[in-house]
Amino acid sequence: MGRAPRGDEQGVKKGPWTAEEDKKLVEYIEKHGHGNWRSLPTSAGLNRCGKSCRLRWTNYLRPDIKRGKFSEDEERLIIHLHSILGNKWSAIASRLSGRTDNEIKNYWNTHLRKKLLRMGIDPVTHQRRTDLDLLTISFSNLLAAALNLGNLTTPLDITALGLRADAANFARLQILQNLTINSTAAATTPTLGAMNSTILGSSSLHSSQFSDLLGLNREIEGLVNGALGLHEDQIVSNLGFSCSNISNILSSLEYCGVTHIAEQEKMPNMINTSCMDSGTVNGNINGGNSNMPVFTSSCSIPTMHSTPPFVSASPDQDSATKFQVQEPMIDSNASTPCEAWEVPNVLAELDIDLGWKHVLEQISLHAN
DNA sequence: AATACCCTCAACCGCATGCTT
DNA sequence: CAAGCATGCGGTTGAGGGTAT
Repeated sequence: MGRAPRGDEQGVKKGPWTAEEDKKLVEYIEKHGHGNWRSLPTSAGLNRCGKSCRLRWTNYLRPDIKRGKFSEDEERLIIHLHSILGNKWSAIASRLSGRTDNEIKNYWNTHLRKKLLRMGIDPVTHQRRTDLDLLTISFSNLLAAALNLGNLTTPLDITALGLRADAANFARLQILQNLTINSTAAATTPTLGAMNSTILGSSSLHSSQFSDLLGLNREIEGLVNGALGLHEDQIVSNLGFSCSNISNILSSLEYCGVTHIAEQEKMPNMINTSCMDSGTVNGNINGGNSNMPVFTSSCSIPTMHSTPPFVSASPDQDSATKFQVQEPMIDSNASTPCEAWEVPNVLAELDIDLGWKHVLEQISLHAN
């Protein structure tokens, strides 16, 4: 164990390097090698400490440094190595030619960490995130946001909902209900234009609210993806709709200068009795509150391939389309689309999709 | 156009490690 | 063996650029 580090050298420059300093450092090292870093600054005529020179050289000026974006292979390798080595950035860097530990560390913290979170993977343990408490918090927040938007008035103990994905869809459903509650322009077919018309009718929406919801939605996706044990290229993602399309919708809203007509009565509660049961299923999950609509076991969620065809292409959506899908379990004889959602316990099934198509169809139907 | 906010990443800081004296 | 020294490492910071309001 060495002694404690000295105090900072007196009067040495700190902060960003200038081109002239870089030139001096490169020329000196090319000619003499770096040798003793402590004495290098004096020899090279630099008013820097040796440590600063070493960092500048190893992280930026070294000729063998590879610059530019990380490739997908590099990303995969970093994630793999991190799962084995943890935050041993120098060890990871030694296995990626041309990349520095600092660069990898930064890339991890700014990109890969978030990417894993979106996939429902804990970036520390590299295990799937299945923390129901977190999920509960997310749902609670989501529902609180829905409450703020509109007409949900009954508190919900989401913990009691054993079916997480059902709960996720319920939350989304409720939000969409509120999005469309004021709609006067609805279409019979769920085209993007129709949805634009529907959602644009809302007088109570602000982009900041959308932003909040999208953030929460992302959280939920990560957690649900983790809970379902999906692989990276099987990510169930609604971002294709929720981000890009809502962004588009918001843009359209700006562009069209839509006028709002508040006519709440025109939009019946879309969570109707064909799809919901008042607290009779799942062990009286809402504590016997008869006002609280609850998903029943026969009213599960749409399947993967029911993702709306009008969803615009996005990386996330591309990921979703890679998902190996099964045949839809849609009952063509069902009297309502809602009744056709005959999917058993969603957590027991990987054929789970948090897509929005049926929700959107319901909106269109009820808006008519 | 101005301001606020967010994100990225180069650079810094403090501590650990290993070699030398 | 202990102190001194050089270097490595990982966490953190903050300037600057981009985007949103």
